[in-house]
Amino acid sequence: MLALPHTIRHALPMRLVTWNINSLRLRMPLLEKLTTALLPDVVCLQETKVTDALFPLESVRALGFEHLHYKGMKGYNGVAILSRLPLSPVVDTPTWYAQEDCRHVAATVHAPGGDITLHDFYVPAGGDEPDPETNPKFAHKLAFVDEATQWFAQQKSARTVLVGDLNIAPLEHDVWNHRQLLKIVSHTPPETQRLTQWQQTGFVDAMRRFVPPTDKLYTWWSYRNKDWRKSNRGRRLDHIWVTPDLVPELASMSVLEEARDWPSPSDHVPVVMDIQPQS
DNA sequence: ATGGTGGACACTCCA
Repeated sequence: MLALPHTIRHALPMRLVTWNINSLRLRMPLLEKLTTALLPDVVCLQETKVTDALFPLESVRALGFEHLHYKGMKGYNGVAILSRLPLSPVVDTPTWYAQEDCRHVAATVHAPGGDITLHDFYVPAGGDEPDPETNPKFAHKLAFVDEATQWFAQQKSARTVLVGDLNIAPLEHDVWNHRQLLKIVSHTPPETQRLTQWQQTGFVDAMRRFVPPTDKLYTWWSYRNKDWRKSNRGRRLDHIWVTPDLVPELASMSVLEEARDWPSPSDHVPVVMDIQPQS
């Protein structure tokens, strides 16, 4: 038998992925590709577009995710937490905007380094016209973020991670052209100010701990550009926020841009975060 | 200036 060095064994990092997959059933092969390549411990999906009754349970379990918490509806929206680590679903979450449209699930992940509470969000996209008076989708988006802000302001959050497609690119370099996108839904001041308020209820922008705000950082490229990489008109719509107590545990982050070139890709790419418990 | 692409579902919604 090998002699182990007389040191405290370090807990392995927890690898977390967030990804707007834009139809789970259509892109099961891509979820398998992601899982094989990266061996994530926890995957948070948005836009699963599948009812709970039709959720591809056995295929997801076969990838090693035995612990699941998901909420879906027919055709639209839908969120899912897939985990190799045990989960305790959080059940007392609000019904946002007085309608259950499957945009939020939460669970406690029983990770080796300690429990982590995880929130998975899909914020309404908000339509085209950035005017809440004329565009009910934009009004919904603003109200959703306001409600989330109020709810998290009342929570005492520790060891909490909030991820998802928040459909807002808050910083100047979260979009390919700041001045041009100030009038485009996802980067208008009413949205970016609200997202900042929400974040300030107790979270840190974990992705920007790894890439300074002066550098461009995108997670989404429209299907409508012929050559997404050449035009590179991206936006950072997907986010990972953590409570300050987890900042020392943030070990690495990557945006899996190559996934935008996978066969029949989502228009969003996965964001990967390794969380390394302190020894 | 406007339409460009893609998914779901059932002919039109949503992103």
